[in-house]
Amino acid sequence: MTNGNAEPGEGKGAKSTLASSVYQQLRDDLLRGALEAESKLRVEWVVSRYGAGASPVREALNRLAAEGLLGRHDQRGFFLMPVSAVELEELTRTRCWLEERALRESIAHRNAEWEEQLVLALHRLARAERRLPEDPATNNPEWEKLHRAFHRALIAACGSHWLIGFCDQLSDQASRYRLISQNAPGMGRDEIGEHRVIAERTLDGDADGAVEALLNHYRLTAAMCMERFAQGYDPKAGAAKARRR
Amino acid sequence: MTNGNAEPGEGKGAKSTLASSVYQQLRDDLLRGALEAESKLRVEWVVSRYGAGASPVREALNRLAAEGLLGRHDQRGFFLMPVSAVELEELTRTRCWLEERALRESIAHRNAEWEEQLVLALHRLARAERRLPEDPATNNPEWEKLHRAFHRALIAACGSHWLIGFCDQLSDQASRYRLISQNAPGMGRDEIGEHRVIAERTLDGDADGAVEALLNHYRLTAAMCMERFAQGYDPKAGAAKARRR
DNA sequence: ATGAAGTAGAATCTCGACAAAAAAGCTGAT
DNA sequence: ATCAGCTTTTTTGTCGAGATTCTACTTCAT
Repeated sequence: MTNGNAEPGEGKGAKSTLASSVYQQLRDDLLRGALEAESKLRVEWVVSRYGAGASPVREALNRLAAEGLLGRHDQRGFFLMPVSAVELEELTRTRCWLEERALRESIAHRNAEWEEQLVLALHRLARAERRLPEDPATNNPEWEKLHRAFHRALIAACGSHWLIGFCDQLSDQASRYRLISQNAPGMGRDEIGEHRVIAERTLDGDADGAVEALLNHYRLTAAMCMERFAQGYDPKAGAAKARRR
Repeated sequence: MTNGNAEPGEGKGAKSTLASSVYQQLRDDLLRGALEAESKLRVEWVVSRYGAGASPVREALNRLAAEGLLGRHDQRGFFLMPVSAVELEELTRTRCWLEERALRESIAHRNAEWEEQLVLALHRLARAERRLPEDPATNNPEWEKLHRAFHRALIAACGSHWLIGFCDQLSDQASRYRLISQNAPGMGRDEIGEHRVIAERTLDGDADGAVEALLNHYRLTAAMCMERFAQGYDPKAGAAKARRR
């Protein structure tokens, strides 16, 4: 299943290598929280799932491990990076540090082009459906994409592709946590409103206000994930720290 | 990222895989600026240089590319990341942002263990020779290691392994620039003194003072590199934008 | 029972050869 | 001379088999 062989029509017209194709698919599945059952990732399993030889699969796994989405032990293969409450806290804290700096720099160096891209990203996000129309229980992958695009547009003018890359990396991790914990449905949260406030204050040049709104946005999301974590997550994979009595 | 792996066995006794061995050696050579002549990195060349098959070499190259030390284009192989003045400026700026945050957090959460590790790192750095005794023209690799260890010890208590990893990554890049431009010999610069001031203010809990000293330290180094760059570096390898597709 | 040593099975990692693609070289017409 | 189009050469990316290492299980002695 899901054995979308490397058809020439996949995604864009660019001729990708098999390793890149596996990398992309596996990364999507990881961020989607689609395979959090087992901690270990046998290469043979990946091979049979994505339909590629061992060599390209290993290359893809090496990339993902270098990015921090997977772990690796020499002679012992690859494994899914464990999730835990303390990790989520640390992740959120780091993310707030970096995104605050990035947003302030972006606002300081704002220009017309960047502002237009931001309102565009907000508009697209507002138009998208939060959940899948046919199945309101699961998230809409398209919305996830646009959500990422919006937060990326916010910091796009910060003037450092390094910082943008780091924020992307942390965004990936946060995505994984959000979708693993099956982000609760709304619960009276005005998602689009939060994003709109962030964008408005940013466009107004109100750096302090924008940062405050952005950080609260992240912290609220993290808190909701944490809730689901504490009650519902089964730490059989070994993510548990010292939670038993 | 996750480059500064503290645990997996590079030290001794642990049997590493060939891919990891090539990764380590090639990374050292990159940071040493030992092979900046040609922009392209043919895998056959790497194979014959480090004596390993194509598969482990490709895995190592994939890791380095994911870390940002190499570049990669599908179906077109790997290449050394080009260096340029604007890149150096952007790198330094980003580094100052992240290291300032990391140092402030470290100072805020300081404890006895961390302080002791810091004075230890400073002591070892002060004892090491800046240049090689037998050949005072080239840098001492041992000193480079201790230098990195010192700056790492400074931020070790910041409470985020993510932030530490990012700083390590930027430190790698900075190392590369410093050693490519054959960091000028002293020129009246009191290197150990600068580090001592940083450590003293840090241990005193003087966050503002420590940050000021640290950032000046980085900016001065960058400025000296930039000088060498502007006059002596031959941009044939591609300081300019690389050709598309 | 408990624990240590040894063995069978499974997984990782590596090598060499092959296929696919890109770069370089060549011919010939404008 | 120049450039398009074809051929040759080089390089990348992929596959399948085999060697090495880890893991789980059995056996035996304390």
